[in-house]
Amino acid sequence: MPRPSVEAERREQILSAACEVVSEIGFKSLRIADVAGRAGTSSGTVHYYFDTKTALMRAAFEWNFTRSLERRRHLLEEHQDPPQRLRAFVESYLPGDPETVRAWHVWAELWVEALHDPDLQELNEQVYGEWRRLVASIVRDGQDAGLFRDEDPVVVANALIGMIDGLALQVLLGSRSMTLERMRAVCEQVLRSLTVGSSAQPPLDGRGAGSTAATA
Amino acid sequence: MPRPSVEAERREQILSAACEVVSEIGFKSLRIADVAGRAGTSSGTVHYYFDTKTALMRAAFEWNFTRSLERRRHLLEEHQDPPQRLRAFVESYLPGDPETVRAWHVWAELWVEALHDPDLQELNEQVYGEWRRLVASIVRDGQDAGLFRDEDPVVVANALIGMIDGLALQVLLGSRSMTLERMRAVCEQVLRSLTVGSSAQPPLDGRGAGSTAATA
DNA sequence: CTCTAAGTTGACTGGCCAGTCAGTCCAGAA
DNA sequence: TTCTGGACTGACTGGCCAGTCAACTTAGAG
Repeated sequence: MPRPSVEAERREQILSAACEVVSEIGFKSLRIADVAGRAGTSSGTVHYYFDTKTALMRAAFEWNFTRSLERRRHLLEEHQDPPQRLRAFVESYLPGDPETVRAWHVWAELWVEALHDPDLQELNEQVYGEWRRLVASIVRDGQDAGLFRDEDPVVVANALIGMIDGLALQVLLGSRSMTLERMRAVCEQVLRSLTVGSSAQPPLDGRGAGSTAATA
Repeated sequence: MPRPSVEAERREQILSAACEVVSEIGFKSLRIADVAGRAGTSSGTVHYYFDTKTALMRAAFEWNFTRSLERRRHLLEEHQDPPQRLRAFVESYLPGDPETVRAWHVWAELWVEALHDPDLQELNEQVYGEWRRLVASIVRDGQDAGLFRDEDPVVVANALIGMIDGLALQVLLGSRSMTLERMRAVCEQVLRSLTVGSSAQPPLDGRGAGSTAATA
């Protein structure tokens, strides 16, 4: 056998490049040649590893997801305390640093592609399920430890994740009404309201410090 | 002067067709000929009214929005009571009937297009701002009437709208974890927790409604 | 009736790009 | 050293489609 296989490495290069390009110009405008250029290779090579553009994109979406999970694995070790753990996860999803922004862009493109593609819907289902299960289990742990209010964890997870998705989208769109800072404030407010006996914002008194931030 | 102008009518036909096609196959796959066919006219006519595909899409996005507003205007008259009004609005945004689903599809396409198009970002900003202002004012009215808990209305509006966007997306994607019914349930849970003295969940005790609102 | 111009048509073109392919390169096996 | 086959290249092609355009239709003005 000839050269040692460079397949894994090359695939990774290409997928990474594909995500960058998608994030920058969108799936619609993406040309194979762009990806090749970004990956420092030729369009022929891209086709050597991925039969069709569709296959490439599907792989890129998957790669984007596993990558996101990996980048967050350490959070589970760093934070044992459920409230801290949840907060750390939510914080890590705020579209702040370039890498997270890029991942969100790719994610958004996946959503819209998936609206007309059952395969991608399945991918979304897996990913979303995983994320939802994680959040729900953290909530459950927190409740068992008496640290979170006793709402239905699945409802809480759904509501929280939905909110993050919706807010992130607006932040990514450069909304003046929903900036990164404001998103963070809203998330913190919500997280605070989840915890038992959190000081800042007695549920009944209205305009606490928490809300203000978001307001701004 | 020749024939009476049919411009307004024809434009409307085309925009409506464009929204239908976008909803069905997505912006990326949309061909001018598809729109023309759907509108019962020719591709030449589409170009007669809209110089470029981009111009057509921008107009379609705008049309989709004003249309959504119009379809909801009656809700303001039908419901004076803030909690009812808010509930009616939220209910009307659930992706249930085909028309609402179509509007959501178009909206999702706009989002992703806008990620790479400042003009569309501006459009999103206007629309999102309008919707956010409406929700916040309903919340404020409800608080003045002593019917809603005294959270910052802007935070509540942002959290609620973000949540609706994120959940709707999952419903549109045909998620098994997030069906229309489950979305409705989550929304109702959140709305309930917003109101003062709603039975279900006493505010200060762990399972309080107050916090839930935001929580969810 | 004639003239005018808005409105409409669909064949056509020019550019773009996914995917193909014939050929090159090269690491290691024999 | 030769041979093998995986890896890689980039010119090329075939199909697609936005946008153009020359020709036509029609409704009202004069």
